[in-house]
Amino acid sequence: MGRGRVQLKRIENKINRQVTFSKRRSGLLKKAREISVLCDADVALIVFSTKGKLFEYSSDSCMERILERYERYSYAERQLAAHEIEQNGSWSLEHAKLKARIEVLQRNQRHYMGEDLENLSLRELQNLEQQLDSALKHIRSKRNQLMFESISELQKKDKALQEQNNILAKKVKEKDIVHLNNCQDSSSMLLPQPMQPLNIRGRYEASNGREEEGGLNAAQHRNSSVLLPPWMVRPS
Amino acid sequence: MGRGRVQLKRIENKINRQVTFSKRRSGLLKKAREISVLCDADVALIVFSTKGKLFEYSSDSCMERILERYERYSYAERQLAAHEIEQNGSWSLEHAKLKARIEVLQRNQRHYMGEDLENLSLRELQNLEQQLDSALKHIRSKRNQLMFESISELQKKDKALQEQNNILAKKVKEKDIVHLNNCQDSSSMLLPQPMQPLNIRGRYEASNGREEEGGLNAAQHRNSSVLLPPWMVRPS
DNA sequence: AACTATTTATAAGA
DNA sequence: TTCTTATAAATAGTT
Repeated sequence: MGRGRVQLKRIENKINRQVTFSKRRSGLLKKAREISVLCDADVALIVFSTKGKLFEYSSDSCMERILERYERYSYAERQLAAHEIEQNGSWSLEHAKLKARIEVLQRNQRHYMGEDLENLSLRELQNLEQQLDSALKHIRSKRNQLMFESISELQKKDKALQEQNNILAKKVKEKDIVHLNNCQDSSSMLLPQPMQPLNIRGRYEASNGREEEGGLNAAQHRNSSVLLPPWMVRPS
Repeated sequence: MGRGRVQLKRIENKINRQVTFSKRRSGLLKKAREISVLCDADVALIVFSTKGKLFEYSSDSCMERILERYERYSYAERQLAAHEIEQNGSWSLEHAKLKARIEVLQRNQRHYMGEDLENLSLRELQNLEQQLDSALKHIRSKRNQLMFESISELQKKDKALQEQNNILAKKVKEKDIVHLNNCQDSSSMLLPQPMQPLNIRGRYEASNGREEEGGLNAAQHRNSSVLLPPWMVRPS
């Protein structure tokens, strides 16, 4: 805009440069003011001349307010970033800890399953054996307890059913006598229905075929509803 | 500059205002750039749109304060922050997974140690028992293997020592005869030193007192260096 | 986003 | 610096 094209490069003529600076500076300030007013924008413009003289414009009454706005922004940003980095740090630390923990637990688990024993010392093997032996005792005791309770409940149920049966049988007999007195035919007399066994506590499921040590075998099963088998000791 | 005069007042039409903002903003930035290049000035320009979006221009390093603050608000910063937040998200997810994993492993471990059995079903107890029983078999087999190897090495050593002893004894006897021929005194004759037993493979440590099932008891220990005890079977 | 009539900015000259 | 003026550039309104 003017009487010739301008190349976008530093004006070497000092006078020219200074004049141009003066003109353009005012133009720039004017435009800054215009956009801020027309478009409701917040503008901060700072210009230093070559010699270091300051010119500035800020849409809001003072430059400080805009700068503070930025300061808030940037401070918050920095705080946020720092906090996140810190958090990441501690997280990655805890992360590593958790992973290490999982490693140990998995190793232990393999040992408890009798795997990965190659690198254990004799002492460690003995400790592991002792641990598992003790655990097995607890587990068998617990299983016996469950079975005992199951059997106990079955016996109770059985007893109740037998009593009921007796009562019913008695009643039928009485009715029968009455019936006999009323008609000649006794073949239609009612008998009590067989009763379904209870699945006690919902836990006693079919065995998976491993009963040689603490479980009930078939023979034991057959009379378990009447008497406790000799191996069955109530856990303390 | 355009098809009509502009009054220096806020443009009420929202669309117009936004379009004008866009146009003038680029013009302003261009002019800021131009003056900084042509006139060798340091310029910092900051523009906030009505909505709070930031646009900025700065010629190089001067006016550090504004530049630094704005650089923090740069697009790269925001991208970085967003990325970090995203990462935190996925981390916390994985974190939760790890924790859940640890929970499961710990529960399993307690079960393997015969603890916390209250909520297991009979079926679960049976599976656990089977698992531990099988593990115990492996462990005992491994322990026997280690002991067998230990004993075997001891026997080998023992044999070697006995042979050496025999040889030495023979030599002493020969020397003794020569010596007898040379002088009358034979009480200073040299005997071989007793040899230290080897701690084979560095693993066979003192037992901790639990040896009733697969371990070596004291009596077994006493003759284990000569014969394999009857319970010791080489694992397949 | 492109066009264009117009206004505005400004380079050169005084 | 400021004013003038020719002309380049910016842009408001339009498509």
